[in-house]
Amino acid sequence: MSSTIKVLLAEDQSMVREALAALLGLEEDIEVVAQVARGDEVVAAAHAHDIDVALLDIEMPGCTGIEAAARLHRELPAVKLVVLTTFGRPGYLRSAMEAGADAFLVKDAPAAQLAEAVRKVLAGDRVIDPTLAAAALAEGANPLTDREREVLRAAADGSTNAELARALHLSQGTVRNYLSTAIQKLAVRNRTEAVRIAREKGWL
Amino acid sequence: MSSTIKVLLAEDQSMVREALAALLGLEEDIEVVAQVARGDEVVAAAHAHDIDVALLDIEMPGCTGIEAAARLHRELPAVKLVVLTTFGRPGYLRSAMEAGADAFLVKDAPAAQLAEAVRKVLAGDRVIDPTLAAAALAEGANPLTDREREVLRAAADGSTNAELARALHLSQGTVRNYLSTAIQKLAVRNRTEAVRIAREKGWL
DNA sequence: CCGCCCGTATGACATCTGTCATCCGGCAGT
DNA sequence: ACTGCCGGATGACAGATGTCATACGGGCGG
Repeated sequence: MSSTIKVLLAEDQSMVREALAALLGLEEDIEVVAQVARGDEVVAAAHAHDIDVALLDIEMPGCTGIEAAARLHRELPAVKLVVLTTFGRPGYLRSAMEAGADAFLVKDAPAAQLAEAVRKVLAGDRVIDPTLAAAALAEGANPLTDREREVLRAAADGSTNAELARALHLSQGTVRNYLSTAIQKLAVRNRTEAVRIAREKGWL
Repeated sequence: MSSTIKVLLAEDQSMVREALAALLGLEEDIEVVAQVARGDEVVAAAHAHDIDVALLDIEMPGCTGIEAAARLHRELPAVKLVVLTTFGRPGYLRSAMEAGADAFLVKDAPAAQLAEAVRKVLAGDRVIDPTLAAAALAEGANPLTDREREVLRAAADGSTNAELARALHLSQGTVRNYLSTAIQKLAVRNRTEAVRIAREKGWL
C-alpha cells in the first residue's frame, strides 16, 4: 500500500491537460504516469502503464470519455474512473454512471475537488455533485429512441431532409417523421430547438 | 526590475483556472497575483493588483475576454494582454488584435507556450500562431452587417421568424431578408448552417 | 396469443423558410 | 448632384419543414 496513486489523464486540450497534470503533481501522493489526447488511446495507454485511476474528459476526438470509460471498465475493472466535463449535463452524468464511472466532476468545481475525488474513488467511494444528481433524477430518462437521436444528431449541422435521408439510408418522409416525433417529445417547435434542448440535457 | 512577473488570470472554469495557476506557479519568474472568474471583474482586479500581464480566456460570463482586453487596454495600457481560447477561430484572433492583445493562444497548444508567451509579451514581442494568422488573413473580414449578425445570433437558438421579428422590433419579412442575405454571403443553404459557419469563423 | 412500441414508409395538408423584385429614406463618397 | 450601400418594408412564389393518418413486419412483455 501507499506508494503513490498512479493516474492516467485523458483530455484533448494540451494546455488544460498539462495544467491539470501540474495541479495533480503538487500532491505528494498522486503521480500522473500517462497522458493522452484522444478517447481512443485511453485503453492502450491504460494497459501500458498499470494505473490506479483514469481521469477522463468527455469531449475528446476519437471517442468520448464516456465510451472510453465503458471500455476501460470492461477490460480493466480494477481501474477507478473519474469523469471530468465542461458541461454539467444531467444526461452525461447518467451515461457516465452507466459506463461504470466512480466519480463525475464538472470543470467549474474548485480544483481541490480533483485530488479529493482521486483519493476517494481509490478508497471505494463515489463522488457526485448532489445538485447534478438531483437534476439527473428529476429530468427522467432520455425519451428519444435510437433512430430519433441519430437523426437529430445528423440534423444538427443544418443538413436538409434530403441529405439526411441519403446519409442515413432512409426515405425523406421517414426522416421527417423522426424529427417530428423528436420535436414533440422535447416539446419544442422545430428541429433547431430540438437539437439545442437535446444537447443541453445530454441526450444527444 | 526583474523581481517576478505579476499575472492576472481570468478564466471561468475554476478547475482549469487553478490548474493554469499551478502550471504558471512552477515557473520561477512568474507569479499569479490575482484570479477572476468573470470578464466584468477583470478591470477592477487589474486596478487592485498592479499587474504586468493579464491572461484572459475569451468565453466567460459577464463579458468576453476580448471586451475585457479592450477595456483594460484603454484604462491600463501598460498591462500586456494574452488572450487564451478554446476555439482557434480566425475572427476571434482578428478581434483580439483589434482590442489590443499582445498574444493569442489556443488551449490545445503545448502548455510550455503559456509561460513563453507571458515572457515574450513582457519583452515587447507579439505571440501569434502563424497558421491561425494566415487563416485570419485568408478568410477576409466579416461580410455580415450589424443587423445581419444580430438576427443570426438571435436565430441561433431555433427561434421562429415571428419570434425574431418581435424580439428585434422588425417585420417578419425583414427578418427573412436579413437571414436570406446572410445565408447567401456565407454561401450556405439555410439559417442553421449559416449560424454554424458564422460561429466557426468567429463572426457571430 | 395479444397488444404495444420500434423502425420504416407513403400521401396529403398546412405552415414556415428562402428568394426575388421592388420600394423608401438616409447617409457617405466622388 | 449622383451613386451606392444600409436599414427597413411589402408581396409573390417555390420549396422545405412539420403534422397527421395510415400501413406493415418484427420483437417483447403479459
